[in-house]
Amino acid sequence: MPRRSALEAAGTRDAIIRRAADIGSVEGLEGITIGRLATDLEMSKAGVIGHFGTKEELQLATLELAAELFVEQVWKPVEDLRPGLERLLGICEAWTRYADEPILSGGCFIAAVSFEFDGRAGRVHDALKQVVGRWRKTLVREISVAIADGDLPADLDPEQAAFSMEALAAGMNPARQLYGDTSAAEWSRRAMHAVLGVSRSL
Amino acid sequence: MPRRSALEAAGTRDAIIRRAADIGSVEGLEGITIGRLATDLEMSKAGVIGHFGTKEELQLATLELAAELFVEQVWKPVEDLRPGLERLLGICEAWTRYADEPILSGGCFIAAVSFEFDGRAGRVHDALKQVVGRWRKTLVREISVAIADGDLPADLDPEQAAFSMEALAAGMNPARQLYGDTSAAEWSRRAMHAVLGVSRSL
DNA sequence: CCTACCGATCGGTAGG
DNA sequence: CCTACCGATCGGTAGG
Repeated sequence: MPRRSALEAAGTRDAIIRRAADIGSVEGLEGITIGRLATDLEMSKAGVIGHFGTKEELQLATLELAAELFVEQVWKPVEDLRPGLERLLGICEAWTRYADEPILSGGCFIAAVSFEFDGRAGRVHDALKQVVGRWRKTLVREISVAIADGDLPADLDPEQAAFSMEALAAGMNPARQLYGDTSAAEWSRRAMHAVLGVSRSL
Repeated sequence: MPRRSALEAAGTRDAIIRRAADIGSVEGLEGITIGRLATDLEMSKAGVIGHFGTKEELQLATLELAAELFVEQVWKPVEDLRPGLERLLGICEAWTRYADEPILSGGCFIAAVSFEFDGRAGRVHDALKQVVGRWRKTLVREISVAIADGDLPADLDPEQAAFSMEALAAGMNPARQLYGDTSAAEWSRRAMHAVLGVSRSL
């Protein structure tokens, strides 16, 4: 079995899910169709679906890629910052930048799919719940550290603050793309800062 | 032309868009199919689409119904309250109640569809933009009144505060349905209160 | 409102 | 990775 063909196959699979992520960020995970991917990538439908078996597996693989992109863009830039408030402020920066200069056509894939699949049952719903649950747990941990450090008020509820930050970040999607609010990222960043008790940072 | 048949037709049309709104709140406006509506309502597909002509018209009619439900549930309960802060606090109450005790299976239809259609082009996108734009304008106006009354700080940006409230309200959808957060409404209400400078109301 | 039908596209398979 | 094909469903129309 020649090495090159396996490499090429991995490359093709990667190309498929990257294209799927881009489509999904605009049209949703249900908006992805095998036929469209085949046309876009100049392949046969069988060649596309052969890498995954079923459309659901393709959706799960696409979600996985989107989660990796999110971690790379929002989490990786702050991992060297000190845990607690300093890292949280870095997250605000990275998160709003990620939403304001999107790498996928439809903005934040995770936000779009969260609203698409929240009310459905199935494996995609469950995988999404895990992905976002992990991220929220991270936020809660950092907020708790900041409270323990005395950098945030002791009566702040970490779960509630994490909810607020997440909602304010997700809100950038429709603000930018539906109403065309060019200030969405700044609004979101300031609102997140307010949650963290940082009143006027600019 | 007998009166009854026109009334019945109106009733049928209404039944179709009510069912469509319920499906749409879960599966999105693209998740609505004429065949499924026909099955659910025990009609023929031709009988369903005959009331609208095209699927896009059906989607627009469904959006219109959802907008009416929103106004009825969130705006009407507060219209007798004094403009400004008092009315804004009433909106927080009505909005979180509307999201926490949803009349449609998938929670807030407007929030779901905002995230579904934000990145698309077309008449549904445009109609949605109008609906939500009208609501945001209302919020901005009430916030401005509260500032003029001296009930909110003069340096508060009404646009930004409206964005925050909207994002925090929309965030209840995935919080409730994806993670199963039963406290989502309370988190959202408290966060909205914080935006309005009301720190501890319970 | 119905039956009967249209072409297009859906996800997916067989066989190579 | 391909061609060739499957049954099901899509939105929609004709005619009544």
